Amino acid sequence: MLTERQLLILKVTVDDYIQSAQPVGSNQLAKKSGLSFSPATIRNEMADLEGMGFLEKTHTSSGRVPSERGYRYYVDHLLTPRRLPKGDIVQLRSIFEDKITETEEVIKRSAMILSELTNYTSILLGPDVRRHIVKKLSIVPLSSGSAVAIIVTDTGHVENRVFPIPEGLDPSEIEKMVNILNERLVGVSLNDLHKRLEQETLMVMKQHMERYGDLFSTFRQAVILPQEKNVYYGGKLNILNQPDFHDLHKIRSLMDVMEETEHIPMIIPVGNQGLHIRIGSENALSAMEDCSVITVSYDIGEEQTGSIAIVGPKRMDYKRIVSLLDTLSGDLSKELTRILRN
Amino acid sequence: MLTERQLLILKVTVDDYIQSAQPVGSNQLAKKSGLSFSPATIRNEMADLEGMGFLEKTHTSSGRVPSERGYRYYVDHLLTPRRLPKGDIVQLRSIFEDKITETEEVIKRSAMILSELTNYTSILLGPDVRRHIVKKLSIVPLSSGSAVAIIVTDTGHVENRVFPIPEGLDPSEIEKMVNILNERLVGVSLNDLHKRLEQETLMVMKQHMERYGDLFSTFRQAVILPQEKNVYYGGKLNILNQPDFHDLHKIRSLMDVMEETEHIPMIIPVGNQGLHIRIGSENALSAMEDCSVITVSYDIGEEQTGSIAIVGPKRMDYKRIVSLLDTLSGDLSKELTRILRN
DNA sequence: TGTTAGCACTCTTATAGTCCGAGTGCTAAG
DNA sequence: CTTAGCACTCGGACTATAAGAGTGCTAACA
Repeated sequence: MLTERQLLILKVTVDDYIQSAQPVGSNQLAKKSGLSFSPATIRNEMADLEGMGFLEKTHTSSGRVPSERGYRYYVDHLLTPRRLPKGDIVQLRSIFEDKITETEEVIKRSAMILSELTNYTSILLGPDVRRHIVKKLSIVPLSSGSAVAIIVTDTGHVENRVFPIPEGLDPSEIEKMVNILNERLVGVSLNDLHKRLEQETLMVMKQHMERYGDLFSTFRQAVILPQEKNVYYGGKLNILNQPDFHDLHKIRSLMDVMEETEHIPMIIPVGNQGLHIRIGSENALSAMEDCSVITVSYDIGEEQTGSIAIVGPKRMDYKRIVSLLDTLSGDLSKELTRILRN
Repeated sequence: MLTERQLLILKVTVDDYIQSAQPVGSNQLAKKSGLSFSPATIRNEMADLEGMGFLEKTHTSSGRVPSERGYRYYVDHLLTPRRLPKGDIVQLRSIFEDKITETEEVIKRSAMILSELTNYTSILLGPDVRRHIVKKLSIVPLSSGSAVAIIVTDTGHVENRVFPIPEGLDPSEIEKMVNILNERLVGVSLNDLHKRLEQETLMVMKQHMERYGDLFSTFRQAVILPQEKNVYYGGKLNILNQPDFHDLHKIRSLMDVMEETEHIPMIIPVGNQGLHIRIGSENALSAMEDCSVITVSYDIGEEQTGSIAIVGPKRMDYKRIVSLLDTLSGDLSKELTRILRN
């Protein structure tokens, strides 16, 4: 229902606004972009586009600014993914240039590079730790009353927690218990670990090995996963560079929301495969109503996935970010899967 | 050389400005604080104080604002440490209310509570990890080509790192090596670990145990301490609440500087015992020239120390912060020493 | 001699008025 | 259907003015 020319003008308008952050007027547009219509024509079309809700005016006689609907249409129909410039590719590849063997390290670097490349804030979610598989459990006594519990998973992730142990327990007893734990719990996912520990405790208790039972249950308490938050940020402060944000209050609440890992699932819908764009009020959190968020998932082996999110102003460089995320998501998947398999 | 009355007026002026963030004038001051002099007298004294460099005017006919020298004098001579209000004490104590067994956890909580209590940013330095003593080393193979190295220290701190291992190494070989490592390196400080490992590698090589030598040296590379940064922040965003900071650029560079662990030694002079106050340009970093930083050290056992820093505007509530830090430093020392000793 | 009232002066802040430029919508001509 | 022309609107920059808070100085007072 939009004419060819309207599409063109919408696209050019959005592009221009994304680039300049200034409301775009008909004259300006006629000159800058090589459009072959007169300003008057453009004016008419813009009025129509405004009527349809794709553009807005900031005041009666101002130039036009894309509405959320405008951005949405732009993103859905007008986005011609561009080839990444060489420089960008080089930088992205630099993430992997030192052969890093740790998943977390790679993700951290990705977050950093991504924020540098975009000047927006990046949020990366690593693989869900709860699905990691226990590779080895151990307990290292620290003193007569405490020990540290260590869980190593198949990905090389290490969880550790100090916990109290009954006074006067012999080291050899602990060793025995660790053996039991390993015998029975290696291969279990962290998610199931707690449940399984409960079963094992009961089992042990039934066999009248009370002392172990105690140890089992304090150990169990220690390994309740502290809501593992493997979230990595890049460029948290980049919001401060965006001319779109000047209200310190809004900035504050936006930063607050992002910092709080509790809110992450609202920012990055979990389980969503592929690339998604949320514009302004499409975001679940009201603190982000002036932002756009682009998310994409990536794979780690066959089973696990992570997510990448870029948070920026609605006036975000969608084209560039989409290309960037597409590429990075692919690269990350490849690299992390390689690391996992070795 | 300052008269009694000048001292009083200086103190009241600084107090008032700290509280109101507004330049304070003679009339205002005469009314609000129960001073028994007329505004004219106060005016004269203020003029003198300005002459001596303790006060400043923001413009020719404005009220007075403390100069850095004024703050310095106030802090050095006019600070009458106040008893903490009950509410504050209750909140401080809440740090320790659940019996937490982990040093890091306690410090984290302290950072949080402290920033809530002050509305400034808190930076806490934990004990220097490099002085921790190795309690146990272990290596857990993840796949044919990689393993994770784990170092547990006497404080329950766990360092871990994934590193590549020579293909086709038998698990039992690894076990042997771990035994050697533990035999020789338990009791060494993390700081010395690297050096010692080098010696051991040579030793092993000399005995023609080449395979181990390889493993030793990759292991050694893995445990190069990644500049251990046990720094904990509270209220990083609190700067945004301070009316003193409005320039987004300055805010940005301030936050940048604080975030960068590299700069921490410039913010918190290491090795300094006791409480220190740095006002404005007394700070080493130019990004902090509008801030005051109050630091205090605390003990962890007999050997180790940590630091607490509060970063706020020069117009900081020195009295309150000093009391708060005094108390917290004492409490932390007691509690952490207890945890360490068990 | 130290203190204070009085007063002229200064400077900031808020408000209102003016002007310019960029932009629009509409009409009429091409 | 397109475009030139034109009247109109509005924000931003600039100026002027008034009010308010504060100062410094002088002179009177205790």
